[in-house]
Amino acid sequence: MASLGELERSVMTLLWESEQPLSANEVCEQLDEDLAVTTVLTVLARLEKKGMVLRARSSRPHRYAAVASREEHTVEMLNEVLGTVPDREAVLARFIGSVSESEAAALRRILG
Amino acid sequence: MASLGELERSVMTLLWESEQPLSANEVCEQLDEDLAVTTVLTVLARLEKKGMVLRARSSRPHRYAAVASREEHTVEMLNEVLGTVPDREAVLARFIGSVSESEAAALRRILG
DNA sequence: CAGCACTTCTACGGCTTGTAGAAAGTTGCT
DNA sequence: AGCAACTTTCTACAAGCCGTAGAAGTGCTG
Repeated sequence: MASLGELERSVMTLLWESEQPLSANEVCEQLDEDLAVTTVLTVLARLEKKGMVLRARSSRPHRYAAVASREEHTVEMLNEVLGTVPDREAVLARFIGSVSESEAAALRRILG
Repeated sequence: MASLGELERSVMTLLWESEQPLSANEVCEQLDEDLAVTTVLTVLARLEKKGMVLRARSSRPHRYAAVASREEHTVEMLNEVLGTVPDREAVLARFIGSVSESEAAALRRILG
């Protein structure tokens, strides 16, 4: 249920790539598109409501940070997809059959 | 881009689980909800437009079949999710770290 | 050709997303 | 205190997707 629109994803990407929490203005400046700050604020508020962003309301330009890392979030998405089928393993088997040899090697390494 | 609504998913599930292609009426009957046939036809047409369903127009009740198996489709979804990040392997590493031991074993087996 | 079964067309209401102006709130300066 | 600049909230709208289905069209069968 945490699927993202295009702009939402761009904003999340900035937050994921930033060490520090960002203000709406900073997000706005760093976006490629030239958008009104209110647009960015709306998106940030929606992301907050979705539970993907945490907002520090103490400081005056509020600062926003991603709740989960990009990897964590993406793993959640993978599990969501896998949750739509009755047989996860069947899907994983097929998935593994579809990856490149080098990626398969990486997976073997990870699995120890 | 092949994300599905709730009803769309129910219909796809029927098609995936059926050996034979199904007519709109058959789909309609097999659905839990009690919907008008036209509703089902609309959904089938939309699924066809999305490229998920193939329609045989030759026979008179048209017959509908899934283009890809459920596993194939789900693998596509996984790849779509993985395509949103710059580092697939980082996500896969974390994913593997999150699965059960028995599933990890299955993955090792599959990877040979 | 008449009637039935099936399909297409059209439509509407609700929800999500991108977009932003108008209005309200906050803070710091004088 | 009062103003100016900055920031946030509220409200809104258009487009697109999805569930839903009636009305109208098409084609087979007796």
